[in-house]
Amino acid sequence: MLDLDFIRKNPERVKAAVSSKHQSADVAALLSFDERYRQLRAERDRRRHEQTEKSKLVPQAKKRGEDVSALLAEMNVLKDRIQALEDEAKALEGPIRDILLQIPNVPAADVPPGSDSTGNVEVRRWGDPPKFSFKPKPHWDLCQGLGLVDFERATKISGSGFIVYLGDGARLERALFQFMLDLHTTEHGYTEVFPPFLVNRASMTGTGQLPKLENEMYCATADDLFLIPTAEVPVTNLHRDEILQEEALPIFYAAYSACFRREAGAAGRDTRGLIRVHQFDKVEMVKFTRPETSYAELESLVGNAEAVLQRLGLPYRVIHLCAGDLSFSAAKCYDIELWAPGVERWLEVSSCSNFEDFQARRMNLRYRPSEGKGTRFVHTLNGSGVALARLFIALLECFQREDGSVALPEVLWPYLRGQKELRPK
RNA sequence: GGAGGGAUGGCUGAGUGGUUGAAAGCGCUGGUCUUGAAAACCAGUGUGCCCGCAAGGACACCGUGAGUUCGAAUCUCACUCCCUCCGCCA
Repeated sequence: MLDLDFIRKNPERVKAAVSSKHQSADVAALLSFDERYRQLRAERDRRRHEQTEKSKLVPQAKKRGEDVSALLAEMNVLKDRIQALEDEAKALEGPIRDILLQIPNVPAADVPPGSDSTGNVEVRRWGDPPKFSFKPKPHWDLCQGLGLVDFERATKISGSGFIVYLGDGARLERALFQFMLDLHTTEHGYTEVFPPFLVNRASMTGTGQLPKLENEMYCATADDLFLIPTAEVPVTNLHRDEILQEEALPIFYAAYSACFRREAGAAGRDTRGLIRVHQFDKVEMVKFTRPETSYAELESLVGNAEAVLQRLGLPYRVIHLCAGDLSFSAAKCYDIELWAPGVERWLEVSSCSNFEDFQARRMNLRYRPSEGKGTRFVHTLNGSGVALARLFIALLECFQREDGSVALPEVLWPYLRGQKELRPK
C-alpha cells in the first residue's frame, strides 16, 4: 500500500499508476474521504481534550462537597457529541482502507512504458539454444517415454492440472530443488526456511495477494486459511508487525515450497503437459533491505536466479517488464525465461521484483535506523530461484537425444546418486 | 476435544475506576569521574496520527473488538493467542 501522504501530494502520479496497471481504484474518492476523516478527527480530538479537563473537575468538586449534577449533565452532552464524531469517522475508515488496498504500487522511474507484454524489454540473453539433428520432442512425449510422470492417475486422484511424478521423475524433481536450495544457501548467503503451506488472511493481505486475487487461491474455508501460491507469502510475512534493527539488514531467505494456484482466469490454456499446473514446486528467494540498497539487491537477486540456470547450462533471456505488465505490488520486475525447444516457447521460470516499501507498509514492517530517530519501512524483494515444472520441462527438452533419452547436467549428478542420464525403461 | 491459568513499554514486573503513556528494576544511549575500562552518579530512552516552517501542542494505543461510566490498563461481554494438566494422534 502506498503512503497516504504521498497520495495526497501526488494524486496525478497515483492515478497514472492505477491506470497503467489496469486497476480501477477511485483515488478521488479516497482523497475526499480522507479530507472529511481528518476534519472529524480534529474536532473529536478537541472535544476529547475538553472532556479530559472537565472530568478532572468532578472529583475536585465532590471533595469540596459541591453539587456536580450540572457538570455531569454538561459532560453527557459532550459525550454524545464525541460519540457522534467518532462514529462518523469510524464509518470512513473501512472505505479508506479498502481503496488504499486496491491502489497498486507505482512503477519505478526506469520501468519501460507500455500497456502489455509487447512493451517489455529484453535485457540480455545467456547461452545458445541447442541445435538438433532431429525434431525435438515436447516434454510430455519425453515424460511418457521415460516414465517420469503419470498424468492420467494424477487426474484421477486430484483433477486436471495436477501431476504425479514417478520414479526418476520424482527423483529429478527433488534433485532440482535441493540443488537450488544448496546453491543459494551455501554460495549466495541465504538462510534456509521451510514455511507452512497454509497461511491466514493477514499474511495474504500483507504481500498483496488479497483482496484482489482471492479467486486465484485455494481456500480452506472452515479455518479461513489459504494454500500459498508462492513461498513469498509465508516468508515475507515472517517479519510482519516487527521493528528490526538496522544492523540486522539485509536479511536473505531461501525457501522451498509447493505452490498452489487455481489458474481461474487461464482455464483452457496450456492444458497439455507441465506448463501450467495447479501445484508446482519452487525455490523462492526473499530479501529485506534498507531503502538505499534495494535496487542493487534486485540486480544481485536476478543474478542468483541466473546462476541456477547457468550451472545447469540452460539458455535463457532476462526481460524487464513494462508498466502495464508489472504485478500489482511491484515497482520493478525482471522475468527470466527459459527456451524450451520441444514446445518451441520461452517459459517464465522466475520473476524477480522490488516492492520497495509497498508490502512493508501493508504488513507494518519497519526498521530502526542506527542514526537518527524514528522508524522507516524496509524494502522487500523476492524472486523465484527458480520455479520447477517449467525448469523440468526445459531441462528435458534441451538435453534430449534422438533415442528419447535425456542427458543430465553434471551439477545434478551428486543429487541423483551419480546418475548421468534418463533412459527409457 | 476436556479443565484451569495468563496476555502491560526492548526485557522482568507493579498497577483493580479519577491529572497513569503507565511505578520499580534491568537493558540501551549520552554525560560526569577514570590513563583506559568497570563501578558509581546524572540525564535521556515506545509507536501512530493530526495541527505547526519550527519550537511545540492535541489525540489514540496496556492482546483484538464491542460495551458500562461524567471518567477505564483497571468493570462487563465476545474473540484471538500463549502456558499447564488430561485425552487423542503422525
